[in-house]
Amino acid sequence: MAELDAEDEADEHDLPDLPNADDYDDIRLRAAPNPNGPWHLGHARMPSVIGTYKERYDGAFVVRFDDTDPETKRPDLDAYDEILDAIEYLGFEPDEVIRASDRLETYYDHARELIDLGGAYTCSCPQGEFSDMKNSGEACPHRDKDPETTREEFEAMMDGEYSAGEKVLRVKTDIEHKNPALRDWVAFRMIDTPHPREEASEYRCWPMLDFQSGIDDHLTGISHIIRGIDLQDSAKRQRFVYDYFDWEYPEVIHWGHVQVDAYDVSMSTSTIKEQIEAGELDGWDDPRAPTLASLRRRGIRGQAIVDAMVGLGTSTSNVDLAMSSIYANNRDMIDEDTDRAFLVRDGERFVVEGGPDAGHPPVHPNHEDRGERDIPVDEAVLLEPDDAPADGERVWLKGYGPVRREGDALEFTDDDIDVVRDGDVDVIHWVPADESQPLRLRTMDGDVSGHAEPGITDYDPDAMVQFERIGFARIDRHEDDETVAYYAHQ
RNA sequence: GCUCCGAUGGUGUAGUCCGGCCAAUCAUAUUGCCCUCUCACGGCAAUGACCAGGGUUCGAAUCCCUGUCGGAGCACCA
Repeated sequence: MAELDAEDEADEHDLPDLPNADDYDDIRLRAAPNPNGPWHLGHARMPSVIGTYKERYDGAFVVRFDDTDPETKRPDLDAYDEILDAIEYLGFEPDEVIRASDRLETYYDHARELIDLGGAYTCSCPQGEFSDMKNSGEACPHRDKDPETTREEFEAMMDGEYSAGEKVLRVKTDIEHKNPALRDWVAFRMIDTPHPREEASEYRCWPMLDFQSGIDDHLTGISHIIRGIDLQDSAKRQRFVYDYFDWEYPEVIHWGHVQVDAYDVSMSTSTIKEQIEAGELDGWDDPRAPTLASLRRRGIRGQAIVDAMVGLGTSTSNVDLAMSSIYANNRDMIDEDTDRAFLVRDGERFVVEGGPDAGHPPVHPNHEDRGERDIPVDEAVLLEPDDAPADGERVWLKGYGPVRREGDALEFTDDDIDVVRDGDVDVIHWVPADESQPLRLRTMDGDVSGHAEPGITDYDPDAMVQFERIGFARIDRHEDDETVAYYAHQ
């Protein structure tokens, strides 16, 4: 029975089981973002995966803002909430939200304890000199100072009595460790720039990621850490601290980098920020930006992203995410519910002679019960240049009927729909020339101008429509002179 | 230079721990056909992969070795 259940479980989930999950009473996972800007698409992977695990193991989802560098990776005060919004957009609700910059005293307490255990020493070696000694396996002269001296100097660090670069606290690991990356790493350093959060603005002695994160993971009861391969050595470094404190290190999963196709722009917070400042992008939700805010505005459901991210699994090799998989997920979720509409780009005007005064295409081809649209045809229509028939040729205006081009006019013919079924006549979309609604479609490749059928103004902002033969789009707003929509995907 | 890690079709993934059920799963992509008053949805079909070479074995995607390629760390960034 248990075996059967286990097999069913495995079939239902794309992600592998968490390692040694049975050894933990509570499965607790954390996302530890640096709030230095809104999230791009790649950031969605962590909440997608740990949120999925949380649901599967009935665990906890902790968001911990690792905002311990007020200078080089200076936090953006808006980003804290923007990141929480992004997580909500993806469909998850964190069980706990904490900020490292609120917890300095906790890190200090543990540093004191570590010093007393003989596991750390203050060091004033210039960076380069220490690096040289370390790389040749030599201890620096500060390594053997007694804990009392270190305590005094660390207290002075905490009191802000040193400037940046003058003093650090190092964890005493193994100066001859075969992996140079693990030798006596820095736990605390001085930063002159005040933290942007008022609550933390007085602190000058800041922990490095490996110390802060290691302490917090233990204190918050994290059972499984998921992080990138760039942090492969972190666990090894932190284990030295865990050993001093006699703590058990959580399970760790390392995954590779994600690259996303379909974007020309860089998937980097700082690069996007620069492009916005330079005016190359309108903002974080510019349709050309590879950000979650952008996808959201384009009408991509968070779940479509989550499913794609979960599908990537957690392997240590680098992976390429195909946007088409997000689009396929999204299309699958919205197609049945999304009304159809006509949009003609770069419309070419043709007078219509002899036909009825309106066209009535269905609201949704698979659901007759949803009714049909009513699109007036006064005297002329707009067609996309590529669709316009050659002189003498016929085309079927969808929901209206067959016409034959005669010069600049389209003459209604009495052809039966069989001419379409036989493949002789193409079905195309159209809009009335004079009563249509100007519409700007914002796409990844720039804005496209066109005219939509008049009924488009009935849709509230945030509604999705499928512009037939063009693709799905989200109605963003109706302005005085035009409607603005964001293109999602085909 | 030192230390780690990885390699299944265009993309992602299953299988690798415990070798045979794998002439390799599923999804996506592309192409073709069917359906259709959309180039959507749906249906059908096709395309396409175990990095290379040795070894162990009756048998290797799976175990071992070497090589190749790729990634990461050796920061007072996260």
